[in-house]
Parts: sequence; C-alpha cells; structure tokens
Amino acid sequence: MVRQPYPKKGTWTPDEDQKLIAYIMRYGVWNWNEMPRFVGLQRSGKSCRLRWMNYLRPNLRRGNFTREEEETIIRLQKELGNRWSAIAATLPHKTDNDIKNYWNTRLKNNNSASATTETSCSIEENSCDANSSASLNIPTMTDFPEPFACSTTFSPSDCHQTEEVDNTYSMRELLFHLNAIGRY
DNA sequence: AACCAAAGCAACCGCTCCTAG
DNA sequence: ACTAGGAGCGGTTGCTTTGGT
Repeated sequence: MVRQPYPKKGTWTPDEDQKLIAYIMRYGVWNWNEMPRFVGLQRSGKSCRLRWMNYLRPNLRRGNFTREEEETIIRLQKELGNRWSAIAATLPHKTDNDIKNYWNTRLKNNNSASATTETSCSIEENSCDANSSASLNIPTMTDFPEPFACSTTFSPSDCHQTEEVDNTYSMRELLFHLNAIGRY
C-alpha cells in the first residue's frame, strides 16, 4: 500500500486526462486509491474519481443548461433541498458538481426568474472529426502496467472485474469524447 | 492597452455512508 | 456487532475568464 505522500493538485492536463480515460477503458474502475499508480498519475484517488465522474466519463453533456433542465433543478431543489446528487440523477447528462455550480452562480439568488434566456443546448459543440485522431498522442494499452503484475493485496479477478465490459467505449468514442470536452 | 471587479468553473476538503471482513 | 477502508456527497476555495472603465 505505497501511496504518494504528496499527490499532485490543481488543474488536470490533457495528458493526464488521456491516461485516465485510456486506462479506465481498458480495465474499468476497480479501486480509486490504487488506480493512480497503475495509470501513471501522481494524483490522489479522490482527484481521479472526481475528474472521471465530473468531466471524463461518457455521456456527459457540457455546456448550457436547457430551459427544461433549469426548471427541473429549481423544482427539485425546492422539493429535496441541496441534494445535488439526487437532482443529478434526474438529469443523466449533467453532474452534481455542474448542477451545484449552476445553482450557486445563477439560480440561487434568482430562482423565481429564469436565469438565462439563451439556453440552447449546443450539441453541435460536441461535434468532432474523429479522423483527426492520427495526430493525437493517445496512450496505447501497452503503456499501462497490468494491475496484477505488481505485488498488491488484490487478486487478478478483482482487477479485471470490469474488463471487457467497457469495451463499448471504443477508441473512436474516446477521441470523440476528448474533443467534446474541449481538450482538443 | 491596461487595469480591476465580478462571474463562472474546476477542484479540494472534510464529513458521512456503505460494505466487506 | 464492530471496525477499517473505500466511495460518495455537499460546502467551499481559488484560479481563470469575461466585461466594464
């Protein structure tokens, strides 16, 4: 159980994002505290989890909130209070952090009026040319050590409990996603 | 063009909850 | 039933961006 004594903090770099996405594509999520070592990141497990959950995982839609989403947030906040994860569960393409920020910055002091009239959802912002992948430096699977190749306290079956399951997340989708989140 | 203030957002911290042993 | 460790959540901070002067 060797942990980094001083894990790196601050804004994530594109390289770190690429490594984390590529690793999770291959092995899935098995232990946030141990994973950073195998990914080759000097981040805490918490930091990796947060980055993945809020920005890197598939199916997130960054950008403006639609009017419907905004109304849902206002209504559920009245019903549930600041239970952002519960509210986020009803908006599958948004994260609790997104919703929390949106509430605190735009709706909190103004929740009876619409915070913005321009709420068009810019799906087109997510458009990307997957053919541009050749110029990107995406880590390959061989860049990562096999988790069970190291002396650890978990078993191979533990490490690979989600292996192959995530193969629906193809390299093309990875490239699309990296573009969509504005990294490239 | 330079400066400043406000707004927005990404990330960290500390706590609670959950689960396996 | 108890404990330890991991995961998840909400509050908060601080950096970056944007708009005004």
